[in-house]
Amino acid sequence: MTDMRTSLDPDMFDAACPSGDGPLRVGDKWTGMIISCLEDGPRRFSELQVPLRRVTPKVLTETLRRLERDGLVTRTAYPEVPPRVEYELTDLGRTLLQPLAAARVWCADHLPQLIEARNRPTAD
Amino acid sequence: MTDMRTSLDPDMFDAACPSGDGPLRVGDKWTGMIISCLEDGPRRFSELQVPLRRVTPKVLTETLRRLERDGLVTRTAYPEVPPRVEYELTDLGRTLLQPLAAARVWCADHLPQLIEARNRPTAD
DNA sequence: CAGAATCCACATCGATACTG
DNA sequence: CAGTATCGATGTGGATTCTG
Repeated sequence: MTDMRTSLDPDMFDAACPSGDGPLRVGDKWTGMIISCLEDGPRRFSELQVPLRRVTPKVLTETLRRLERDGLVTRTAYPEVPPRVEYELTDLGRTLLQPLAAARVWCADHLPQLIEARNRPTAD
Repeated sequence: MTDMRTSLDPDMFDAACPSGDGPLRVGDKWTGMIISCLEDGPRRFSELQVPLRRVTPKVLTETLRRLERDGLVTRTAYPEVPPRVEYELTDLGRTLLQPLAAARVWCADHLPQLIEARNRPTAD
C-alpha cells in the first residue's frame, strides 16, 4: 500500500441530505460539504471542486475565506508555478465534525418524513 | 402548586448563541428559537412573541407556516372570540430538540473561540 | 491552478400599517 | 388576538468572463 491519500468521491454529495437541504445546517449552503471534504486531511481547491462541482469558483472562494476568517480552516499557498493551495481543518474546525455527523444521522432517520409532509397537498 | 404551565422567560434568547449566530443552525433564523419555545408544550402566538420580541408578526407567521408544512409543528385554532391559536411540536419536531441542545453545547464550548478569530485583524 | 471581476436573480428579513 | 398586506433593504448564491 502506498501513502497517497484517497481522492474524494465525486458523488459523495449526490444524496441531497445534510448540508444542501434539511433543517439542520452547518454554516451556509456549502460549508458543511466543504468540512466533510476536509475530514481526512488537506485538500486543494481543485480537489474540492470535484465533489462540489455545482459550486462556482467565486462562491467556493468566498466560503473558504469565511471559514478561514472564523478560524475553522487554514489556507496554505505554496509558492510554485502552477500555484498550489491547500485547505485544512483547524482543531476548532474539527469540533464541527461531530455535529455534522449527527445532522447526517438525523437526515437519514427523519428527512424522508419531512419531505413527505412537505409534498403533501395542503388541506385548504 | 397549580397546574398552570410556566410562561416563557422573556429573556431566554439574550445570549446570542445557538440560532441567531454560530455555524450550527436549525432551519432559518427564528426556527431554532421557536422550537425551543415549544419544548415544554403548546404555546400561543402571542406567547411566542414575548421572548421573540424582535421578530415581526409577518416573519413569525411565515416561519410557523413553514414548520407546519414540514410536519414539525401543528397549528390549532380555537373557534373563539377573541381568537386563540396554539402551536405545538409534533413527534417529528421533537426529534430536533436533541440536535438543538447539541448546538447549544457546541456554542458554549467553542463559539467564543470562533468570535475571537473573526474579530482578529487580518494579517494582510 | 486558483482564483478575481462583474453583473444579476432570488430569497430572507424587516418596517409599517391595517383587519376579522 | 392573530394575523394580513405592502414595500423595501440586504445578502447569498449563481452565470459568465478574464488573469497572474
